[in-house]
Amino acid sequence: MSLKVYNTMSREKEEFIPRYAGKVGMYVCGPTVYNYIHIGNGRTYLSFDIIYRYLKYKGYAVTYVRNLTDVDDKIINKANEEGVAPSEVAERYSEAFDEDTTNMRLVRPTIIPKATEHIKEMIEIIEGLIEKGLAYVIDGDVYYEIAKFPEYGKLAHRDLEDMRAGERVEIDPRKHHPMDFAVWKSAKPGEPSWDSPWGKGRPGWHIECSAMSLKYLGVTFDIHGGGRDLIFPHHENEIAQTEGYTGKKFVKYWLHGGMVNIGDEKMAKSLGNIILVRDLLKEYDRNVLRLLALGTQYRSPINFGTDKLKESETAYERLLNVRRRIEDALGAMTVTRMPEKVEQIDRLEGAIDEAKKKFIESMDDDFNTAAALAAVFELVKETNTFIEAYGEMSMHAQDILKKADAMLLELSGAVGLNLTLPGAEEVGKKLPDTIFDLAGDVLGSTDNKGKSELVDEILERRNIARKEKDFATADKIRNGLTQMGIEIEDTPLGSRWKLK
RNA sequence: GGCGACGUGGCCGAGUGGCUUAGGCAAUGGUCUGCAAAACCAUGUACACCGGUUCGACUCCGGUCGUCGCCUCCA
Repeated sequence: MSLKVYNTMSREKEEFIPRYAGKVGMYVCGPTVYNYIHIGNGRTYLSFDIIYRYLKYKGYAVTYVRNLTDVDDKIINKANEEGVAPSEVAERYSEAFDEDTTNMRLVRPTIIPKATEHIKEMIEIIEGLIEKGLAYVIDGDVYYEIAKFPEYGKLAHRDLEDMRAGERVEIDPRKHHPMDFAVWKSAKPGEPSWDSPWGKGRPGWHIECSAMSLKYLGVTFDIHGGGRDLIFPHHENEIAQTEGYTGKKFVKYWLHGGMVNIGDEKMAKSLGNIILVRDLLKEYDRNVLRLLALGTQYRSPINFGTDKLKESETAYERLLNVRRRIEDALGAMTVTRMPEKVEQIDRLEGAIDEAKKKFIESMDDDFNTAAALAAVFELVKETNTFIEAYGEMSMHAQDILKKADAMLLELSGAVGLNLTLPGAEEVGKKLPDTIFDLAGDVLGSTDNKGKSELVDEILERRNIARKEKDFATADKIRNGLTQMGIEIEDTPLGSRWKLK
């Protein structure tokens, strides 16, 4: 079982062979902290979170670096708009980024380096580039001379002649070639700046990733990732800088994630259709978001929409439901003196192995999460069927069911889905206070009981009414609970409830 | 203009030269239920169009049409 990844450089799926056996160095371009992240950003980080988790699941020791770009034109512009210091803007949105990614349940990278803390390293590289004749200085600016790097364009697969340089941006006539890019920018008054051999200034956008990846992951590390739109010019320029400086291959595998569209339009400020991660998380569970992302292979674009969220929400419910049913079945009394249903047991055991096999095969194929998810759902179905067909269970049957449950948790966990059922306390917090009124009506008193507990007791009262065929009372109670968003589920084993 | 991606059943979305019932959502039917709801189960013969290769193509090749992305703001 070997992992294959699609390498943007070769445009092919390649067998993944890390530089050092068992260890992976992975660098993902982080955000420029000038605003809250939107779901496009979110998807990219989510994709690499999934990749990271799966690599760990495969047993690799992964060093995961994701930087923060905390000095940049956009940050300066924002600071000027608000009349505050750029560092204040950077700090505010760095914190916000941290909150958002935590709320998305993203694993914290091993290292989160900041650009402003690596100026020295960047200057060192720039000096090296100048020495080698790969960069030139003009009035305190330093430009990379792409004509001196014959392989320029190899990642994006373009020839210099094919590109219409300057078509969308005015060309600086001082540059040797229109496509030459800044590695160091001289500071204008009031801008954040650092001392350098070329006067006060700040780094160009691309140089930070060269400097920080080199520092923390070394020459020729394994995986470099980011959104598709970073292929050119950002990653192309990183290659020119780093390989020009070290004379060695920069990265083994280039991985790029697909974009998020809103409906079928591009998400863009000019279209006013930007959706922020933090806004979305107010309405939808983070697992729902993750499930939505898992439904599409990471390189493909996603046309985002409310309908998709709703679908994912339902699908996520299905996953939680099977765990509820397992929990109930395991909680029920075991029956020892009954013949085992050999056929059912064999079938579920087979399904457990099959699910894991298919899951790994799919993920090994360039992280095909959609297919991997299908494997999980197949196990869900088999588990449900088992529970339905088996009825009362022997110890042995329960053991098999525990295995199925463990596998569901293992596989979903490998891609960061959390199928933990909320505990009574947690649910209680979400219940409205009107539950006390209903409890007062139905039970007579509320004592000092927790909200969750009260719901249990109310439901018990309803079941007594049902047994006595007092359906008027039973329905009244049901209506009361429904109004609070509590969904009742009557099963042969008893009544359950959950908060919608 | 250059480079690239894609066009799968109602929607989303995997996949393969001839056994995948992929999977999810929706829909329909059923089981369960006092009635419901929920839950669970069952059901879909789809691969843009035109040629070609082949014993056989949705899957390979060529062409046509269409959609989309990138070409120094961009995850």
